[in-house]
Amino acid sequence: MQKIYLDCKNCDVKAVSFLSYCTDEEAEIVSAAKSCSHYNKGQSIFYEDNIPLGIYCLSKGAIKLTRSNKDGKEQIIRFAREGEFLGYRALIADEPLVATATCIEDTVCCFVPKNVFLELLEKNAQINKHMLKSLCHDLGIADERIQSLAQKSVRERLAETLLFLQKTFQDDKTQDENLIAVTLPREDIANIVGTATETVIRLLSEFKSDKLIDMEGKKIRILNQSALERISHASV
Amino acid sequence: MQKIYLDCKNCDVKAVSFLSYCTDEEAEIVSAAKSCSHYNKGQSIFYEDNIPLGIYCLSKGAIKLTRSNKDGKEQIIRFAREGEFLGYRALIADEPLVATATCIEDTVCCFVPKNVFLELLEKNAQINKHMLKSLCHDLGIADERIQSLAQKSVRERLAETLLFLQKTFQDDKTQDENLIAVTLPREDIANIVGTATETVIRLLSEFKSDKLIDMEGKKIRILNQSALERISHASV
DNA sequence: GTGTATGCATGACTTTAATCATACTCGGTT
DNA sequence: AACCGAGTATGATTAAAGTCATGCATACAC
Repeated sequence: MQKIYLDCKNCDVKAVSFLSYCTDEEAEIVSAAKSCSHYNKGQSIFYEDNIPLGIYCLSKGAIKLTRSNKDGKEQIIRFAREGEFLGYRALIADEPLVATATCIEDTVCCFVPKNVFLELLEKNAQINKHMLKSLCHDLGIADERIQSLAQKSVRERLAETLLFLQKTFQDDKTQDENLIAVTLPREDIANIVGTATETVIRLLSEFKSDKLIDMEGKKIRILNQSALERISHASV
Repeated sequence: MQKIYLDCKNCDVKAVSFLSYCTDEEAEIVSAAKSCSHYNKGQSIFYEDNIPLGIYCLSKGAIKLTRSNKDGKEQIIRFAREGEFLGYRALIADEPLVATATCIEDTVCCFVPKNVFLELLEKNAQINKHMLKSLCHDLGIADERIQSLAQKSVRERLAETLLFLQKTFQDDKTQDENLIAVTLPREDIANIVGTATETVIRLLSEFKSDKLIDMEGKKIRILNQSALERISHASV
């Protein structure tokens, strides 16, 4: 982790983050109070069970939010990308953090102290509305996830996960919409699906020999999206 | 379903619902706009995929929120009891409903139209804050649920579910805190745990012969809470 | 180059839980 | 009382996925 300087008023992710709803004056306050850091791939920004001291705003990179069990096996709860926040759920609920945030790419992330964020949330109705809506959306996603884990087979969930990763990690530069533009080890994929690493490897091999996907280096290419959709929705 | 009349200003669940944050004037507006109905056990209040037209406030009874798969097998996403709301997630996110609400007891439920609720949410900062906090809390619970489904065995999840039901359906009158004060068929329990009905029946028999629980008519009594907690937390 | 670590791949085997089939039990009806 | 149906219970069998073991490929260090 390495401290760097970023100005909120000219932040390049302002458009997608809550800062876009700030007045210049508010952005000034946030800018003065925040601290930005660079994290390497693999480093964690915060840890499960800790008390949140503020929120984090991703200005570059990608992170995974995970919860670990007693054997150290982690479950990936969700991902966050440029422009998204972390830690606000725990902060607003006034509860400890329920997940650990770990960078899956080199990441730049700004920390905004609790009181500055909470005040902004109270004063600025637009930000408030944005957060409220975003939380409702996320809760809907979580509900779908609960059903998926409870009712779908591993095979169905893997197909679903591949399509999710394709959508979430679209390569902005190449516009190559069938390539999953992130390299996750098989273990991470297993930790999204909620299965063993070997099972993911086996099923990916199957998908490959069925010409549904292909490997390009460490990345996965979707060859037959509609077939994967069919598999993913076989039972639900 | 049968229409009845209830006055928000004197509503007996006002203390636990968002109405407690209303001014008298606001309560008057809600009162005038809302409609209350009685639903029998088994009836549904709204359905998955429908567009929400307002929110529902439970003033008596209990409901389950479910999502069904293609075979009609349902997954119980969560429960709601007196004083809780339904449908606001979809309304605020401006999305279709993701679950069906079905009464598991005879229920009295008030409907508040979309525009009245959204205006209240915008005008009354306390209500807004309450909703925001409650959403954050629910999202944390959903995250824990995701981990549980992904990493715990059925046996662990059943133990967890029994403890959850005990806490959620505390009998207010008898103060008998070890009795699960709701009668859910085994099938519903299976639809919380995310397993087959037969598996639940088998495991409950096991728990019973291990003296962890006992049956009292159709209700379940927790005999050894700490043992169930140990089972529930064996891996996570 | 060689050695070594890490992740990927595959086989063999075990465990868990689903499915299918068949009774049993209890409450309500006729 | 006899009957019925829904929910509960239990056994037998099958299917799905986890675990353990081993080998291979690639990347990196020295």
